[in-house]
Amino acid sequence: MLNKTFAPAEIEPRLYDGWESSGAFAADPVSGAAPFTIMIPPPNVTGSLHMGHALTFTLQDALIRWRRMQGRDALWQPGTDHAGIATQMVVERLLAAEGIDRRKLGRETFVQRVWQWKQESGGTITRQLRRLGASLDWPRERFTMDDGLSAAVREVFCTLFEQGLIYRDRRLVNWDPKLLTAISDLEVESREVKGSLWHLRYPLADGSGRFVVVATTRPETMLGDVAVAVHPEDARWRDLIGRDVILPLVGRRIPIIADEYSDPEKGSGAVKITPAHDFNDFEVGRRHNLPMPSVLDQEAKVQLSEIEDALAPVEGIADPAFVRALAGEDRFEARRRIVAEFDRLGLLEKIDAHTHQVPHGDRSGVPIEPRLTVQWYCNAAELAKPAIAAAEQGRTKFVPRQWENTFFAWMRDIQPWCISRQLWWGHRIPAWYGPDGHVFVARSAAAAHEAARAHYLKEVELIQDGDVLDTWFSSGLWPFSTLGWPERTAEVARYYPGDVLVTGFDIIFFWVARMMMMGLHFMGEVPFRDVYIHGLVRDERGQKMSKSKGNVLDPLDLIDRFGADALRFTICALTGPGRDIKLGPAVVESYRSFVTKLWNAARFCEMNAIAPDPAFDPSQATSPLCRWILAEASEAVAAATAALEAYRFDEYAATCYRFTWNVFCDWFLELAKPALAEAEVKQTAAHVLGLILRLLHPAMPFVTEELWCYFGYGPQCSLIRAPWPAPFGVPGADAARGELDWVVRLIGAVRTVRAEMNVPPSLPAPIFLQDASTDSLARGRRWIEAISRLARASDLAPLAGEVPRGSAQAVLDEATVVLPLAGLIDLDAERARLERERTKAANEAATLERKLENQGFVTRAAPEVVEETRARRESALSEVARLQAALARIG
RNA sequence: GGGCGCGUAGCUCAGUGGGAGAGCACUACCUUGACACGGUAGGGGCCGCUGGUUCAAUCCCAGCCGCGCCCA
Repeated sequence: MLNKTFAPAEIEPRLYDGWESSGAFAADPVSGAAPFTIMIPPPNVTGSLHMGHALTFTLQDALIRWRRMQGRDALWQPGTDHAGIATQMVVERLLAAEGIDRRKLGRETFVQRVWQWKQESGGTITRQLRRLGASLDWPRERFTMDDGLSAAVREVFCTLFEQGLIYRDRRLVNWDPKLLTAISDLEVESREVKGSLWHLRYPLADGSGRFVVVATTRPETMLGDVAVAVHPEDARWRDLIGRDVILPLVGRRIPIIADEYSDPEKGSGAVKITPAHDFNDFEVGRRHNLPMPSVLDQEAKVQLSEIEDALAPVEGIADPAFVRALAGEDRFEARRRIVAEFDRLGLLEKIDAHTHQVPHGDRSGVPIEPRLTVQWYCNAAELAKPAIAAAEQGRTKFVPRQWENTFFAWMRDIQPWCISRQLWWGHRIPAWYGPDGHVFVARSAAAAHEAARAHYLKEVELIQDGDVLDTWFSSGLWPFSTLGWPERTAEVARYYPGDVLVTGFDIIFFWVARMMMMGLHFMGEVPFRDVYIHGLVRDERGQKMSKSKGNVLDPLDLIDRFGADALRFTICALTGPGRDIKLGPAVVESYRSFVTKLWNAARFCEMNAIAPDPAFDPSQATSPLCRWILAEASEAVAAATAALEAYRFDEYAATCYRFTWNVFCDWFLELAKPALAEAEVKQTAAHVLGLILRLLHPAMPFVTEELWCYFGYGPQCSLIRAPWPAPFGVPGADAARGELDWVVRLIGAVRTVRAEMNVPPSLPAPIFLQDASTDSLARGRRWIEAISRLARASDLAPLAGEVPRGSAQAVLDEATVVLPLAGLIDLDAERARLERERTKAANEAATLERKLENQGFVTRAAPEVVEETRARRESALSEVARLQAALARIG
């Protein structure tokens, strides 16, 4: 006997182990079945399961389980990402707790420590994924730093280098002065900062005493100014173009140039140009061939090495001693002192409060410093072209479609991708330098040495580039590197391209775009056919979850409290297209009721000795009840399947929920209760329960698998690979539906009247049918038992003679349902109730009448719509007539 | 400023060119032998606003208001 309530914690680990150990999650490359592939978006190896993971992996697992049941050779490829900066930071923090600095440890030892950390703690998220029920093919688990994946990275880097698509360049890069590395555009987030706009006076060099006033948000960079730019059309400054100003503090002469970058509407209309510390100024510097001295070092402290020679004292304007004293100062302290010095010299015109967007490192949280360095770049614009074309041609489809706009917008304006990072943890760039700085890019050190010998015609010492690659560089190869590429494995041939990539919109640029570029370039084909983009998980109030707000929900806690099935079903039920989902414990708790309902329905079946019968053939069912529930079940199968095909997880969940609860439990089991002794009803119940278990398995794998085995639908842990049901034909389905629909409506009508008239449920009353057709009366006779049980009827009979005084009445098609309840009901209340009903019907009839009187409608609307409207009018009118008659009888 | 999306019952959200829906919440009644994580019944909506197209608009179009996100 099943327990009174379902206890998820007791069965989840057992079933998961059962699946995993039996190889139920495994893909089978030699099978004849069509493959179905989902590449997991590899979570950071430092990560632990959060609600965003729970969302994305529940959806992926639902898809993979569904396709597996459909007989596809399903591969859900697991793995984790080495997450360069994040992981390096984690280990550095651990070392710091021991009082150790990474630099003291040395690179090799440090990297060993990271690997050690990965061995010990890197498996957290993969263990947690098991709690969720995720059916990943674990023996195939990969890590982006594995040997094979590292070989893929080297192969790709070298090939792109040979093709001229990877190159070194000296240009401005987003520099993180805390992490001391370059980062890509995407790792920069702008934050609104309340700052100031300082208006500084730069005196003309002619000694005239005139000033040019420049407005700046970053006065500390003025040490590296090389020009002042004004708009060529700006009348205020036109006469000064070509003349020089003295750069205050520094004493250097710098020109006033004309450049359209200067916006006459902003500030004073004159801007200082610091090419080494501002992206726009860099472009201006290039256009005008200006020098580009850097005045901030890697930690964003003042450095003077590139301007020292130009320091010159100018009375009342520049004092080299002041500038020299700034050396080594932090940028913000330098700012403070420089502003103070301008003020002291009378060169500070004014300070305006100014709110502006300041770029910050998304990991470090500190303001990014544009910095002039040599880095490795990937020509993303070139690689993007085939990716754009593939999306345009629909070879990869975005679901929901609108996300392709986001993809296109970024891809069509893509910037050179800085791929080098000044970190120790990651894929070391396969480039070696000779004594003269000549670079040798090669797949191995040996190959580099060989190339060097050929170049120098002698043995030389080579030094490998110290940098590592952006983590997303290796992530971009994930759809094929995990399958063994560059080896030509059976897996590469079979599982590339994948069928669908499931991820959040925030990762379209970072990852989807890179996989598209790399996949097309190296595999000649898109990496996936569909990209399903889901929303974000928010708290009940729609707030983003964040540690600082304290509104973070832990999926493992929800699983502990309500079970993995409840959490998973909730996620499916809430996942509509293109919407964020709002999730709190209350909604998970309420969906747990559905898990319990299923459990109890199964328990009831068990009590009635319902057991699967493989010999049962639904097409041979004879009774209306069985035909009806089978037809409903077939419809649910079709709807659930269509919903999954369309990635409509909400509709899939709703279909299963409604069929299970509102059709199977509320009506079929209730109607079947006394008939459960009949073989056909038992068989049908078992058959439909089996369908329900299969339909729900992708969303609720544990409870369904438990019941499946318990009832003996199959051996232990076999539901996971049981065939997905297909819609099926049921003979006489329409007639069965007509009959059951009538029964349900009759019971509903009687219940409504009784409830509204406050008839005690414990008190049975007879039901009379007035003016009922012979069909209706026959139905009533056939269903007398169920009607008396569910509608508390003591009898059901045609009305002979007059309606008894003090009866309640309701209209059902051609018949009037009469409940003789003399003395039990308040006739005034009954009259009011009937009048309300009549008014409703009469309003309906009048609305339809007006419509039909409209010549435009009758002549121009579709004939079937007009016909339907006529039929509805007739039915409304006849209901009015019956209600009128009922009222007349009450008097 | 540009782009995308959203505004439907108290809440969360489906939906469709022709009869406004679900879940939860709420109210009343019911401890009936699967289930009180239950059953039965019920109340509740100018479908954001204003125009336009149409025989017909919650749905299509335009504008406006409000909210969110992304990019400058």
